[in-house]
Amino acid sequence: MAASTLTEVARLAGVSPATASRVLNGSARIPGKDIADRVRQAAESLGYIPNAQAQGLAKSSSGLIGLIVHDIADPYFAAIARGVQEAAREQHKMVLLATTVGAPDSEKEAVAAFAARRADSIVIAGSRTSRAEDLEGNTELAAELDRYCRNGGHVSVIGHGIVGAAAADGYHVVNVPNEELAAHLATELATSREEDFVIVGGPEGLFTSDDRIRGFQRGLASAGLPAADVIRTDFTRAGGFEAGLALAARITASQPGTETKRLCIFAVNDVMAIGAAAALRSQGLRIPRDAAVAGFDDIETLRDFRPALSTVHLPLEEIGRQAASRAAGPSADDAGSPPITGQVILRRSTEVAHPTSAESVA
Amino acid sequence: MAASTLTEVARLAGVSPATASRVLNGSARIPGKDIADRVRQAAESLGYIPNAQAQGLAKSSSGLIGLIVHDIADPYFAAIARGVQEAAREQHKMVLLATTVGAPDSEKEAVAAFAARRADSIVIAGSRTSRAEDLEGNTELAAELDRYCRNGGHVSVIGHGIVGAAAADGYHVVNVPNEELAAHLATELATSREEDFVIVGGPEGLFTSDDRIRGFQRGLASAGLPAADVIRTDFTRAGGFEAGLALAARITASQPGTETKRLCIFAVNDVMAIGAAAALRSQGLRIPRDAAVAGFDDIETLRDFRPALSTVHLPLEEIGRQAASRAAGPSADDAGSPPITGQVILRRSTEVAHPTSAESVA
DNA sequence: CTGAATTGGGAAAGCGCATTCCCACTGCGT
DNA sequence: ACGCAGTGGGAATGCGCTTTCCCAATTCAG
Repeated sequence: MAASTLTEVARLAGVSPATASRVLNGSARIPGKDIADRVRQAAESLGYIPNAQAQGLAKSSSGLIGLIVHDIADPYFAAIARGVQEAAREQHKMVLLATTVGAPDSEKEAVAAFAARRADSIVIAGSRTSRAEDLEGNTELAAELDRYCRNGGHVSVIGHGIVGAAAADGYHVVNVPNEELAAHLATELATSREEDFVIVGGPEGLFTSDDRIRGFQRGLASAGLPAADVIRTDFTRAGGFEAGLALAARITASQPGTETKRLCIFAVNDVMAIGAAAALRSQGLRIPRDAAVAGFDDIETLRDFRPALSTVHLPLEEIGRQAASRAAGPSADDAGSPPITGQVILRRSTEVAHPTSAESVA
Repeated sequence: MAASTLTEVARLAGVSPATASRVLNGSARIPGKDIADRVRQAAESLGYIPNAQAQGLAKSSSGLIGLIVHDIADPYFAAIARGVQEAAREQHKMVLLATTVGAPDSEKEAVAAFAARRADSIVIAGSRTSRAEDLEGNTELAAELDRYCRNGGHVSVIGHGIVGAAAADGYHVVNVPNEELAAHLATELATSREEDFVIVGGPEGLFTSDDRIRGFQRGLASAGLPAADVIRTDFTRAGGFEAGLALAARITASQPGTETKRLCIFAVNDVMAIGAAAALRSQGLRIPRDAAVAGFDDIETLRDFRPALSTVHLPLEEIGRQAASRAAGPSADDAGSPPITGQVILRRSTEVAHPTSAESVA
């Protein structure tokens, strides 16, 4: 027994398919009360479930919203996904998920798949890149998106526009003030301290990473401090760990008596910061005693990470929600949603050393 | 300019739509090489993207696999989602996401929505419940699933079958040996210790929770120990925290000199364990010195949680993958995938007190 | 060299629904 | 009492694609 169709319902109710369609879906014309009840009852007794594919085909819209992330199990993306999901629920749409590992060509594929399914809108999360090796991929991705937009699709990308994407309408960017926030973090961290700053960043060309690095340096500069060293590594926990190992070596090497300043490590995202912290700990170093560490994003995982990590809070869920609704809304109040703002949060990981022993006496 | 259609491609290539369809999709009949090339080229130049809705309508299958979780940002579900996503990619399908907060009626809705979209299969994660207040919802959910299955859908639920679901074919359960593993954990923990055991469980009726509680008690019993107290609370971090607070009070109360055994707390999942640990810490208690804590699941978050939490490792990703492919496969080798197994992992949180001071001397 | 078995392409009938027309029927005004 | 706008339902068309069926052109056996 295949799923029952509208026609069957209509027949059972003794009306035409047209009428049945009108009562079961919000049509402009609402049939008479009595007949409507008959149809509804027939539908109920048949356990009728409208075929969304057919509906979509007929009205060319699918009630689908596509979400592209690097990795759904990454807390950063998971939080955004939650927001998108919420927005989708409000719009009575469903979320179609695609995970790419950040590879533009795989993102392009995802866009094509979404386009094939006639997704009403697409949300792309995950940092954009301007690396040379991604150039071709980016171009293709941009082309695919452009075509999607021209066919009436809506795209909203989180953080930074796609390189080479024309400013088609239906194309939105949810801006995240990475640079400003990083600058702010730097100035906060620079206050009344004497530390050497080091930045643990992602590969060159990753916008999110680059923006945060630039901002942080600017913050330091405005505080009258010299630019920080930058270690380039993977934009992952593993990358952070690796950098952390290198830094640990540097710290222990300079330890002996010499009056070196404490190291303050800024990792451009929280998972990297966690990795770095883990590396330091694995080398017997303690935070914040032997080094300060700060991250960025304020992912949920941080809640139970010790020492409590200083970071920049980003309303991840809200970002996801906004991306999803910005793309969906009939461009409703283009400035309808407030711009994304973050917040520097200083926690224990960057506290100044306890004024114990020597210092407190001195 | 709307997306180009198969017909347009066919016209441009000078063939019939039928032929175009045959070459652009894996049909049984493959047209001649020359003609195929013409078609492919036409498709390429037009940037043709097949309309998946129409395809689905025509062959009544959608290339969609529905995933139902409580909360996509929960690391437990996120890990499963990753597995499902991977399996989906292998099957060249896309994942449709639905988050319910564990409410059966909202799960029912999700199933209906998936059915409407003619999802090829549905994966349901998240503990089943047998609570009285969910009875009605469960029945409806079961009915909905049953209908979905009868219409050719495939369902696989993780952990424990839906209450009241008929054993329709197309209905699979990925079994997780919760009870056995919990028992195993208990015996491991019971070895050469003198501790009071306490179980922090979810609300009564949650199968996952109940199974683990039962298993743990059985393990204790087989080790000749008395049954542990059970604290019922929410199946969340907050629930764990609350219970942790209560336990902290109990510990500090009995602290003074009295020769009380150390408390060993088994939380039925990791997030609850984390909550409990956080609560203890907030009260100035230290793990494992003042109490031992163990969880279940081995979620990724644990990697960076200190003290390292003892737990039972579950191959979450594999579980998700298996659920997705079990449902998809043409029942291929019904025993094709190996049963899920877990592994007790003892870490620092349940170590016996350091044989320092008193004890080592004595 | 002819008839039968293939082969390869096209025509056409849906898949399940939305929607535009179109028609029969009311109720109103003058 | 007649015509008119207005109302409520049905017939038919099309969304874009798959697939069965059919027919012309080959090919091969006898």
